[in-house]
Amino acid sequence: MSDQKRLFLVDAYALIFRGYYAFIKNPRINSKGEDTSAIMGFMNSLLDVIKRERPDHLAVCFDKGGSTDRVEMYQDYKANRDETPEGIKTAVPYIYEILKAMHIPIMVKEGYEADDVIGTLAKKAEKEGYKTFMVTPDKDFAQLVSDNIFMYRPVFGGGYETWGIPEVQKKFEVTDPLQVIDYLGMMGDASDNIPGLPGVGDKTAKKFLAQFGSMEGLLANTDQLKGKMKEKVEANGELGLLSKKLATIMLDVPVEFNAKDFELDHPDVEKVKEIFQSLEFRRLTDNFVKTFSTEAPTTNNTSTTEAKTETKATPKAQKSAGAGQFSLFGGDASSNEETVSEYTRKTAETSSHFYQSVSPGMATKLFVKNLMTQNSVCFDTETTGLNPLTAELVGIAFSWEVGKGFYVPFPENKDEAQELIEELRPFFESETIQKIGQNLKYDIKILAKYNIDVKGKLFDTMLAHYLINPDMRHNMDVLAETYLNYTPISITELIGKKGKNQLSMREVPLEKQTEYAVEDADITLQLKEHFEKELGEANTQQLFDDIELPLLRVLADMELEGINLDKDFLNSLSEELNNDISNLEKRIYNTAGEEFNIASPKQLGVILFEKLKLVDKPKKTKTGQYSTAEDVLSYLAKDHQIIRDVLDFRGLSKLKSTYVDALPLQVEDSTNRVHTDYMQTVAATGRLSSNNPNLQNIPIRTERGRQVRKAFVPRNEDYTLLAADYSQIELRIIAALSEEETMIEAFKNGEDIHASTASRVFNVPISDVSREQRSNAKTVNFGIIYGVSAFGLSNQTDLSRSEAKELIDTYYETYPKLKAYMSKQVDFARDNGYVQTVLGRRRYLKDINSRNAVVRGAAERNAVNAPIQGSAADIIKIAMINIHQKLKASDYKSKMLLQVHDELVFDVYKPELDNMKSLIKSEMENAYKLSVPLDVELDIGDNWLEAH
DNA sequence: CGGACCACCTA
DNA sequence: GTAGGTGGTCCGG
Repeated sequence: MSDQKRLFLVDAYALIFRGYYAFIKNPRINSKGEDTSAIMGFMNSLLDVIKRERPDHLAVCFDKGGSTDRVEMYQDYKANRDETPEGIKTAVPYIYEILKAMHIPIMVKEGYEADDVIGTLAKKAEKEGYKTFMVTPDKDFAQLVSDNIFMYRPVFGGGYETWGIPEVQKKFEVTDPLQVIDYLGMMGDASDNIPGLPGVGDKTAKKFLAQFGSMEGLLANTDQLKGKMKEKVEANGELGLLSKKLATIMLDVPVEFNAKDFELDHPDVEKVKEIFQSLEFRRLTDNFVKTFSTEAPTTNNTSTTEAKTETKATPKAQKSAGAGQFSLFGGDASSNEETVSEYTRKTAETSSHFYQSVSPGMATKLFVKNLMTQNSVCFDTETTGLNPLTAELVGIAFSWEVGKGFYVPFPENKDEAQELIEELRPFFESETIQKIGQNLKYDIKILAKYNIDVKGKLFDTMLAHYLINPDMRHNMDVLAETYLNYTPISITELIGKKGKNQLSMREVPLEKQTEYAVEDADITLQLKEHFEKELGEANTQQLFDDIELPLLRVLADMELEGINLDKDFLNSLSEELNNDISNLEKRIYNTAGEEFNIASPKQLGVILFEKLKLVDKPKKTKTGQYSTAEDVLSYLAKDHQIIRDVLDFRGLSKLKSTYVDALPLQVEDSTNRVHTDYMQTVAATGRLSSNNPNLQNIPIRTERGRQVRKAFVPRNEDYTLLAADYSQIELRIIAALSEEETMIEAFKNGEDIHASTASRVFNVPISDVSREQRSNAKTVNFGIIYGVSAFGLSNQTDLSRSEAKELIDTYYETYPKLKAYMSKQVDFARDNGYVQTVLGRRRYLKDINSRNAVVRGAAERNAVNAPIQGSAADIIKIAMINIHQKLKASDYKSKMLLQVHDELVFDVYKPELDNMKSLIKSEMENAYKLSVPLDVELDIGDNWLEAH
């Protein structure tokens, strides 16, 4: 290790951009609606560098006002760049503030780019005997690398690589780092808008450098080139030289290197903490405090003589050598504790893990005994697949202490597996031990197949996070990385990519199963501790305890129950459709004069608009194709049979492929029923979603489509299907929340709400409302819920834009409180960054104060819609929980099968029909008390179509 | 074979 | 204009 002084120069914007885009799919939004991705990304990198390297000299360099020299040279310099994203612009002042509080010098020079500042400083520092590390992902810096100047480059997936001369020689295939300038000049750089030589990319540039050594060398020897390349290079010599100049980092910026100014001082920890907390950086705050208030380790990781690629040291790397050295229980546990703390002290941010598998027999009995003494345990089942109806248990992991856990492997033999689970039954069925898990619905369904009923209080980390931040994704890997800064073993690492050669969990060696499974339980336990507090802060504990957790068990039951499907009926429907589709096909091919793929919008567009020229100026999609969307085509339908045929073809094909043919394939062999999977954590408003198959979008609007519903039938002839629908629930909610008396009265009097609205806005007696007036009123009523615009309304009706606008204005005059309510929601969102439902379910709207009117408009519509849609979701969830509870309590044979947002479908045992009718209607209508009565319509039938 | 894009099904 | 899911084509690794 050299004791030479080291200077770190951080390329601020490059790291800010990198941080911002790293979170782009999953931006960090705090409760004030601020996008803090860029700040967090940058601070993570900076702290990481400081922690790893403990530099004694450091500065952060910013651009200011761009490079005036380069713009003089080349007008278009960086002209291609998209405007800086808002999330980055707002981040910069915060970062300045944080850097000041950290006592880190900031280097900016008006009219120079950070590259130039860093380059100049690096060269000056080199003269004074420093080793300089340029912290940047930008490969342009490679031109500055020397014996004493290195690139310190973050790599994707974590960690850094150091580029010295050998690395640069290898990466760019050059002998001297200065040739990187020639390389960039030849190849160009789209993001900096350096033009480069036309037709020259990475490969050709490297070839030229090997052959001619430099741009000038190339231009002087173009006679050695041939063909098109010769012409192009000769014609663009000037451009090449200019590009080279643009790519050259300037070394004459008027900045001084005074070592004293760059010394890394101790930060104002309190100040930084304060800023971090105001930004709601919980983990970063901890991390920061840990880094700066403990004794810093003295080792330096970077070898300054030989550059090496480093990989990020995850806590995993620090695992104990083997679980065997620790025994399961009793006194030994304390020695574990000692080891842990000893270890923790040594490395500050790592934690060691004690994961152990439990052998059959006595060890298992002892383990269960210990398990039963706990108050709260996290568990995670490992199975042979993702379908709970067919998957078998491979093992169960348990953890009740951070960093520690046990794995109980399951035998393949079914009887033996059942014997083992019986030993664990007292735990799962204990009312007093809390069970923690990630996506417990899955584990509960698996255990139900082993006849285990999971009882007691639950805590599902996925559900908790859904309430804390509904817009994010909630899988464990994301949560672990976000909240624990931890990357779990990936499942593909264990069993391979899906498809060919994928292993079953059963085939994974026991040690690996243990590591993986217990890690999941351990992480979930840690996440629980994290989320527990946040639920309280978001005021959403009650929603968690009283709605989402109980609902999880309801959904598990519904999914296990499945629904009966008449396959034969669908098969005959498929034949009919086949016939009709091929007839349409023939007619279309005939008119088109050739055969083509009608299902390909690309091919269809060419036929309709180029060959048949049905329109003068065809509409294009954003990707430049002809648009053949439904609304475009139906416009032409009245004039062209082929258009009508195409639309029919599409409708029927969709029907056939998505429903008629797909549904029978989804029937589960073991139960002969269809089992959908309800997703409880995907819809940002609080609704459920359904997949595999989606039973929430079975056709109903067209005669042809709704036939599919005939295929959903009762369990057997002793049963009947019952569908219970909330009538106009969303309109009732908006009427109640806005306290709009006219509308409330209409609902109280049981009026036809759309006719009532029409009567008022068109000023005619309710008995004289025409069909068209009612229809337009209905459209506006729905439009209100979605956040209307005159544009949208006129698109959906026969009204012109101005007529639509007038209708909306009259509507607001008729229902003034409704309008006031909508503005109130938007204002609330602006002030608080979120809106909420009747039960306090929040939706955060980060764009509500955006300067971009389109973006802001969308957020404003969300502010109106989310509380309405979400409250309706809350209400039906309450009804489901209560109904489920009553069905269970009285041991009814009737079962709740499906939920379709405002409708519940039941398999009703005929002798229970009267009881069911009143129970369901009453529970649904009384699920939540509003100033508007809720109304539920019931229908029964021998299939889902009849029950409607 | 996975992802982007289009089209179309529901409340 | 809100909220979802699925299937088809097409393109690129």
